[in-house]
Amino acid sequence: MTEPTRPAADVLALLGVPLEPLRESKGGRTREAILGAAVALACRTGLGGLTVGSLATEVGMSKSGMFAHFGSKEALQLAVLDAAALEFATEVVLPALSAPRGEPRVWVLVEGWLSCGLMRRPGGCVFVKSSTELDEQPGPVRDRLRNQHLELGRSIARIFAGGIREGHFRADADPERFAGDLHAVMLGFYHQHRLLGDPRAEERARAAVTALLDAARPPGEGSGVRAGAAAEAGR
Amino acid sequence: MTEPTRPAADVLALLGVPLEPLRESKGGRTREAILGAAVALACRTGLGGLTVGSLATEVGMSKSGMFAHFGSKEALQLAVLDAAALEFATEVVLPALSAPRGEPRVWVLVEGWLSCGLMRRPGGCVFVKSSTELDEQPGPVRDRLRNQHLELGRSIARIFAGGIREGHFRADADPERFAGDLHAVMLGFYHQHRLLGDPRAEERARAAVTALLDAARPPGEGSGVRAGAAAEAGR
DNA sequence: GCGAGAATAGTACGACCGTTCGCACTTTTG
DNA sequence: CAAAAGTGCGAACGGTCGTACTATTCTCGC
Repeated sequence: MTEPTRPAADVLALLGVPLEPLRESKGGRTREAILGAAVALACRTGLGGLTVGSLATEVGMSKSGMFAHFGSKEALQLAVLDAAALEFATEVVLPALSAPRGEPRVWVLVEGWLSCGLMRRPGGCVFVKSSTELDEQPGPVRDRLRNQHLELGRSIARIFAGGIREGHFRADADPERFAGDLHAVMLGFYHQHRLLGDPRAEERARAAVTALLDAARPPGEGSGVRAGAAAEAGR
Repeated sequence: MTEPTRPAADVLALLGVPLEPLRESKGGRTREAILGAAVALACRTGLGGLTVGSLATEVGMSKSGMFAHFGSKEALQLAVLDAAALEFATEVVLPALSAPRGEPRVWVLVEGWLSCGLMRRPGGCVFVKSSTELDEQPGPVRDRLRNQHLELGRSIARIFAGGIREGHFRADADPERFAGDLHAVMLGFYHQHRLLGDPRAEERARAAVTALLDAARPPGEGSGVRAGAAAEAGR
């Protein structure tokens, strides 16, 4: 995995990803390294289960060294959320935004999301894990996670609305509802894949999305382009 | 909340709920009381966040008193899972099983499930929380949770299959796929309701289930009975 | 009403938690 | 090149974790 070049700032801002100064000093680099390990660790244990001690041993530093970079555990959790959001935005949302508008763009998003959940690092997804952890335990971390989810929902709705303008979907279709439905499909996929270990989870998720899109299609049109080529070209 | 009478043993066994001897001695009663508090606590903190100390203060006993009833934390977690499954089975699944077969039975299940997620004790659902906690951390607790989820899926599939036999749904509809799709809708509902606090979550979940059922209906039939009366009579 | 055994309290333990502080070492800056 | 700032370590703190052992209190069949 090569060092990913940072996408254009305005696009990221559109996705609600805050971009800290990105200092290129010594400390800035190790901070980045710590964050990478922290995201991977949080994927396995959740944001609450992410302990300073385990993170320190993971990166081969002392606990106190962590506090030199992040003042508190809460600040570390916030930084982890932002780093994970940056990753998700660059690897899933941005490729979709550079695909042709309308249904192909939806499919690139779905395929990127699926492969993110499938072949990803062990432990799963920070966002899914911390969503259920924090859902009723108020505080800055919960608020940040909530805002990120809302922003993701808005992005999905925008992508779907583009499909309406292209004529791929009915004019009276509800983009927000589609965003919620798609998110539900992905949650179900995650659950079936991770906990139940069902090998048909991926195929079923695609079928569910297809059903969602079919229901949103203008009357009298068959199943639309599955956009396999577009999905491949998008990454 | 009155003491719920225990349902017929064979029905519970069908749902995969183990039924321990249910001793009526002093210790048996306090064990039941502890389990009730433990389930409520686990709903707020998850199975992993459920600590022996906090549970002890919650029920007004000492930590060592807990270990007299449950030998270890793991045994406590297993007991909590079983108690929660018993609750879910009696309050959601069983009422559905006594509703008229077919689509009305599906709707009683959905309504019970929704109200379970809505007006329930603070903190949410143990199963959702522990699903994401344990999904990749092997052990007896994870196995039990997995089996409970599989059993729930089978129950949903059976209920849907009954709708096929009644002629409410297409003969070539896939009950297992419906079970997965319904679960996904409920997960999405939970997420929208708990984390995002969206007041439209409930209405959207009903719309999603309606879409699921419409897609499964035999061709040439309009939207089926919404079964409002049946849903009310079922509880 | 008494004695056996269950039920619960008390205490102690080692491990790890998040956090702080003081001190070395290195990098950047003037 | 010296000073200032940044970077990381080691030790220690008060707490809480799960668990073990030993007492004490209570219940209940006889």
